[in-house]
Amino acid sequence: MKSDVRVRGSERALRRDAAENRQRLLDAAATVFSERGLDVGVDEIARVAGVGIGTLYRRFPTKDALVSELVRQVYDDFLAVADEALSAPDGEGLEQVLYGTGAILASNRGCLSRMWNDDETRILRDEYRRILFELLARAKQHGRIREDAVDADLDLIFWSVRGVVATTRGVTDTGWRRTMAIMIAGLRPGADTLDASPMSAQHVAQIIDNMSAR
Amino acid sequence: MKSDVRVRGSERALRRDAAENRQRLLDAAATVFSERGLDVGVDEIARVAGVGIGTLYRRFPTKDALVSELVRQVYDDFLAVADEALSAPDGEGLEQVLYGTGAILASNRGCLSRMWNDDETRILRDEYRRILFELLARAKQHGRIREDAVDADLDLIFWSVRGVVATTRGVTDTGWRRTMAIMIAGLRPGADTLDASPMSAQHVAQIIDNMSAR
DNA sequence: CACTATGCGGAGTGAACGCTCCGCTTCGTA
DNA sequence: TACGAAGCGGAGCGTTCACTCCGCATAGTG
Repeated sequence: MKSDVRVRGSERALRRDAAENRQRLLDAAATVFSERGLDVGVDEIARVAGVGIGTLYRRFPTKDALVSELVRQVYDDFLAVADEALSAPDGEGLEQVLYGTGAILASNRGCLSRMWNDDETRILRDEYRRILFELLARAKQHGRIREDAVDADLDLIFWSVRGVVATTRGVTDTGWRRTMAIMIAGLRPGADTLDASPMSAQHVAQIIDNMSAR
Repeated sequence: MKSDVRVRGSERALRRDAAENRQRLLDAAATVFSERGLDVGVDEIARVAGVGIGTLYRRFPTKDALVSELVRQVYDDFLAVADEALSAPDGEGLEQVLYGTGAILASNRGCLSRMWNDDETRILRDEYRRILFELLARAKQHGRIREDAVDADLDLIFWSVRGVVATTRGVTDTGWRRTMAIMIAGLRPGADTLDASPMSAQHVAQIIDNMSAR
């Protein structure tokens, strides 16, 4: 019986050693990019994985394709967290998913700057955001979040936390949690309205489209 | 009488044409880096300034030195805003300086990622932060900010806003203001405490030290 | 005006890096 | 075990980019 290790089911099955090497490359890339940023050269990734450069390029046609695969995995994780949060009671799912994705961001520091835009990633991201916005609506219904909060405010939280994670990289993990706590506190129902108008949905869409434009 | 155009007073006076070219280089760098990021090549800066590459390198020994000078100017602006805010009444100076520096960040998008660490910049930055923390204390005294807010939370605001500015670059200016409003709202006196502990001063110091380590 | 220190331009250099190519090796099958 | 398809390593290519070098130009003085 033929082994069934496939690359996302779309291509021919890889030989056993090739499949192993592919995984070692992904692991090495996740580690190295996390620790030292996306600017590390591909030869370093190959070295850490214990394979040649040629092997890397047979499995991933470009460096971008390798990063893209890592980003896709991050969105997979996001989506798992979001699905889980859908069953939280009392509108608490929003906070659950925000802290959950924050933790994922914090442990994937290297992939922060370029959140890819290929078809597959786009689908995952759209689904993740759909759930996020649903959870925001529920949180509002339960009075945990102020009525004048909008979907785009969640994107702001994401970009803010991402900025803090990138800055505090390798020194502390408390930074992003504190940021998250402050921003959630700022979105709690309160007497006075916020001092600034939210981003329009069009602007957000444009920003996300630019996200992997280099 | 000899012209007195000097480079921060420390070196011999430049010839008039050289001083002009130096300023054109700084202006060009500010524009180009703002619009297209720090990855733009030095030859592009020289082209926009209307001078040769050699001229650029006679005035600034490395590309980093050029960026560093821009960053220094940004801190100059920060300090001016902070000084101004010191005379605001009723503990409102903090919000004034936060929105002020946010606006400066937003109009200097290119210098966001690497906030330099040479001696001169360090002095400006320390002075700016000293004032910022003084204004936080006053804001607390006037009951505008919660008692359990700490100095490090202001650094978090800065890094968050910087992340949002970098992400929304060129699309909208409302993003960072909304972020600022949400975070300030989160730091208003409130019933329940924040869900996360603040960063330690040591961690903050370490992060700032790493800031231009590349 | 003449003279020199200062400044200028831009071709060229070296290093870094993404990526290719090809001779050799290994897996998996029959 | 024998064989071919698949995989492997890494030298080397082309490009990009920060930076240098040097022959020519010009400002500013006496």
